[in-house]
Amino acid sequence: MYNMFFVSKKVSGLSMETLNYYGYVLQRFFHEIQKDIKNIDTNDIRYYLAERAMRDNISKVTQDNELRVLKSFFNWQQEEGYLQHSPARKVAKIKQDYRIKKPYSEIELEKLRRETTNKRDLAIIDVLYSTGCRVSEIVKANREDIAGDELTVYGKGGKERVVYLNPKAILTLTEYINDREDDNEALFVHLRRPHSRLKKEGIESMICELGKRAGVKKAHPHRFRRTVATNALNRGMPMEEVQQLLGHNDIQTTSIYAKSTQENVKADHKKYVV
DNA sequence: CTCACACTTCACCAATGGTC
DNA sequence: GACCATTGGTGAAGTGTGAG
Repeated sequence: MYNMFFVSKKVSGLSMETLNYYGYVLQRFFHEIQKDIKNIDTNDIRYYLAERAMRDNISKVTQDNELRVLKSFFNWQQEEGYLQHSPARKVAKIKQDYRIKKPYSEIELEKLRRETTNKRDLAIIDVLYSTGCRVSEIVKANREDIAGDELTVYGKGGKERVVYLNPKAILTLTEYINDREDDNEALFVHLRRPHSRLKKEGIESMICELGKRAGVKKAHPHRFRRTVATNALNRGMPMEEVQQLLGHNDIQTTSIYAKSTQENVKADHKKYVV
């Protein structure tokens, strides 16, 4: 029955990584509950999540993620007729706290830039900051995707879009590329031979390391994206354009950044004005 | 040979993105 | 806007490369 669930989910198009996560969550749940599937009730699920939150100190986001997996599993059992009722159906979604995530300040950005030790890392920072791309998009990018101040990137689902480089990014990127001696088509490659394509984890650890050295807390690539969005909205760029720039399918996603911009104004007002 | 470095992989957790 | 899929982030351990 377990296997049928995974097979069925696989057929419905879930990726292997998602299924691995499902497997991990379910295994943990059943190991702890020690009950037959038919005897599990709604309170078992509630209790399990509460227990895990207290003992393992997992966040609400994680609790909700695990609840979703359990729902997916038990609701499937019901739909297939293995269970009369899905015990997970009635468990309410776990409400999240809203957190303000800060963009980089100008000073933090400059500190990061100054800590770089080679042309590649500087170019990566400038490209991230001028385009607001996802790391995965930068990783997939090739040299030939650059045309003047335009960079064509491939977002989720292979969707293509054009992002724009500012003069600083064009300069540092050109310097980096002219300096290279390999013939890899990738836009960014390893510093050492055989100079293969840099992966997302490589960029992440590099940014993280720069953050430590520069004394910039919580430095990671995605924060550049947030910074671009927040700055653009703060400076009055229409939300539709910001949406296009970041490659969001749904403007709802963009409006989240707008909301956080408002929250930042409020927080800063408290801090500096009152 | 060995050691530091620069990633890569793994396992897990957190967050974003998409759809009905 | 509830609900669900997928991507992103992170710390620790692992690995290949090249300098000394």
